[in-house]
Amino acid sequence: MAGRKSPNGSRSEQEGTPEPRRVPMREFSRSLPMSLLRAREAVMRQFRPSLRSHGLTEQQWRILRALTAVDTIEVTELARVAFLLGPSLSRILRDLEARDLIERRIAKADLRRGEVSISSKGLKLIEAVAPTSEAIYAEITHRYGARKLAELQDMLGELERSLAAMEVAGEGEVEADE
Amino acid sequence: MAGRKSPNGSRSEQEGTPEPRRVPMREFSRSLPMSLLRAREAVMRQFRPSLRSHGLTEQQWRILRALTAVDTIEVTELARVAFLLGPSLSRILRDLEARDLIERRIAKADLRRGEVSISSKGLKLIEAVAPTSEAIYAEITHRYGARKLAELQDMLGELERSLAAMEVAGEGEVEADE
DNA sequence: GAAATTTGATTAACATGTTAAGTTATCCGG
DNA sequence: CCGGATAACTTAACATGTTAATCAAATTTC
Repeated sequence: MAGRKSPNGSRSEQEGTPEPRRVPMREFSRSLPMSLLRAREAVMRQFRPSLRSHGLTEQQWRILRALTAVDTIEVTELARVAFLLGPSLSRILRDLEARDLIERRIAKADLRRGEVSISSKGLKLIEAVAPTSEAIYAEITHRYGARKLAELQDMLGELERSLAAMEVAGEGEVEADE
Repeated sequence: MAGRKSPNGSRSEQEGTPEPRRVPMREFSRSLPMSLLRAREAVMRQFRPSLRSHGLTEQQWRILRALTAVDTIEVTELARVAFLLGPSLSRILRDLEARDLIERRIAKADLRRGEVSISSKGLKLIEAVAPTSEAIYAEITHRYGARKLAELQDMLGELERSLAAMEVAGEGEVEADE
């Protein structure tokens, strides 16, 4: 009906029919990254409201959670366990410190390093949020099945390990020996 | 500077020993959200360099990929299939349009709706990136195992479905006793 | 032991995630 | 018709993801 519809001049398609382009790629919605993204979002959707009601984002929660497992921890190590990039962590720590949920000091032995620990206020917050989080986690486990959940985590872990080997293997794909 | 070290006044711990706090929660690094996050990151780490070398982010790629499967698509539907929130999509479409990778027009029947399609330039870009992406995907499949990969995706899909049921079920949990 | 390099952390700049508010266009009951 | 309610985006505002640059402190090298 309308004049020009088919913007792709190189295509021999006429207009009118919702013709899919022929780019031979995997069904998009079933790609592994999309599957993982959707699954994770489905999980986090359960937790976010509770965290938010306590004034915490997912990442802030991860950091505080990680801090409850140690006395003090260095920034780099914290980034590793909370799975955050340095810049993100820097910003969040600045905010958490301003809210008195954590405490920092500089390592005596190495003035470059920062040591972080949770404050008593932060600990109280964790203790306030934990029951709900645990309840949600229990509900998820129940709905999906504890057995299956454990299996899923095993498979995810193995996927990680499989890909870790690729990290460097593909580096020389262009150079061939550099 | 080096004066006080133990900031948590309520804790009876001395300093020196890396004593973990006692907050009875699941091992942090093995939580389902973390497992999914790490797995997805391990996967995307493989693709990002290639996408980046073509000037595309992961999300921009998702959008263009989704557009190759249709002639035109409405913004809301595109958000659904590319799994992006409206605001993110709005910004990205603005950018992609400015780069002439997509084309938009307003639906004649409903002036609120926008119809999006990929441009020939966008299509060429897809065709330039696709081979490398497919090769990476094939390598991942090979390393992890095609059988296992399919099984993993099935399990992720079932996890989604399990949690979809929770969405509304937990709504009234707060008003019951708060 | 001073210069060069490396390391730990932060800052900068840009893109996206997330929720809330705003805009314009449809729909709908009176 | 008309005005309120909805719907489809879009903007706004703030937080994080991501890469590059910066900066100070530690390590290595000559």
